[in-house]
Amino acid sequence: MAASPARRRRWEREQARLRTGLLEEDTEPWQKDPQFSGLHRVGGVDLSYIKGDESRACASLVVLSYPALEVLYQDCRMVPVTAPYVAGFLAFREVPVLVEAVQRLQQEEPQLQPQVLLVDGNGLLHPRGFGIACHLGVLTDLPCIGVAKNLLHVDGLVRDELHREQVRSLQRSGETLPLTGTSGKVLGMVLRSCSNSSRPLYVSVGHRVSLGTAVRLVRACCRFRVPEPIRQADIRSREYLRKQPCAPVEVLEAVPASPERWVCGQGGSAPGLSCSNGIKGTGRVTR
DNA sequence: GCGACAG
DNA sequence: ATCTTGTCGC
Repeated sequence: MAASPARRRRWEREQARLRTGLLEEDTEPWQKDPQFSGLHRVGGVDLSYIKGDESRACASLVVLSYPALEVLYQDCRMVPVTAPYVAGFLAFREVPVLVEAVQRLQQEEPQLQPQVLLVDGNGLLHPRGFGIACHLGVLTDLPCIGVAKNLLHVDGLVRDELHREQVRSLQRSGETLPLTGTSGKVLGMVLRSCSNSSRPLYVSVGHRVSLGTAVRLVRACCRFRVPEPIRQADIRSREYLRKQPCAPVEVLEAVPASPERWVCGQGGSAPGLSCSNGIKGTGRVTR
């Protein structure tokens, strides 16, 4: 894709502002949101892929402390990939191995269970209102938040010039913009997560978290543009691939999938997190 | 009709 | 997601 003159100008302007020190690290107490006083562990997941390899990937699950954002747990391993990537069907490609990772954590270090999970991709901001963050949330019964770095075109939302202009209007970190589809529903929020990057994040409800809480929590986890849990998971999986590109796929120990795991609503929401999302399809599942 | 469209 | 070089700045 050829860089448009306009985009290049914006980039140069951003660089210039960086050089002159107009954009500085956030100094605001982004981790001190009183709403999250009961929050101690935030999880993040990510998969890294190898260029010409459609059958393997490196999956990682990390758990960070809050508000210190230090890595308490990490699980990084080669996993088999069965489905291709198709926009709108990401969950079918990544969720299976992520569920197994969460189950391993629950088995081996239950005390490190995250109170909320940040997922690469969308939740409600999805053609069928059920993106990977919803999918993973329901299967693990963990509160999940969808964090995408690009806009998925859905319900009339497109990354056209108008959208780019709206994104440009987000000047300071923490500023948001609702993503309202043609249907009139607010499907997510555009979030400028840090002052150093003009590229936003697309936050949406995954499971058992309200949109407002999701946005504040994501921002509370941002040292850089990508929230630390996802960033740490990303760093670990690509570093693993860099060092051991030929690592064999691990034989996955079949954790018995007891139906109880799929029955949600037995635990409350994470301490300090409001859990009302009022969204059909991602609420509690009662068999 | 064709193409855009999370990772 | 991945492929890539240098460049600028703290």
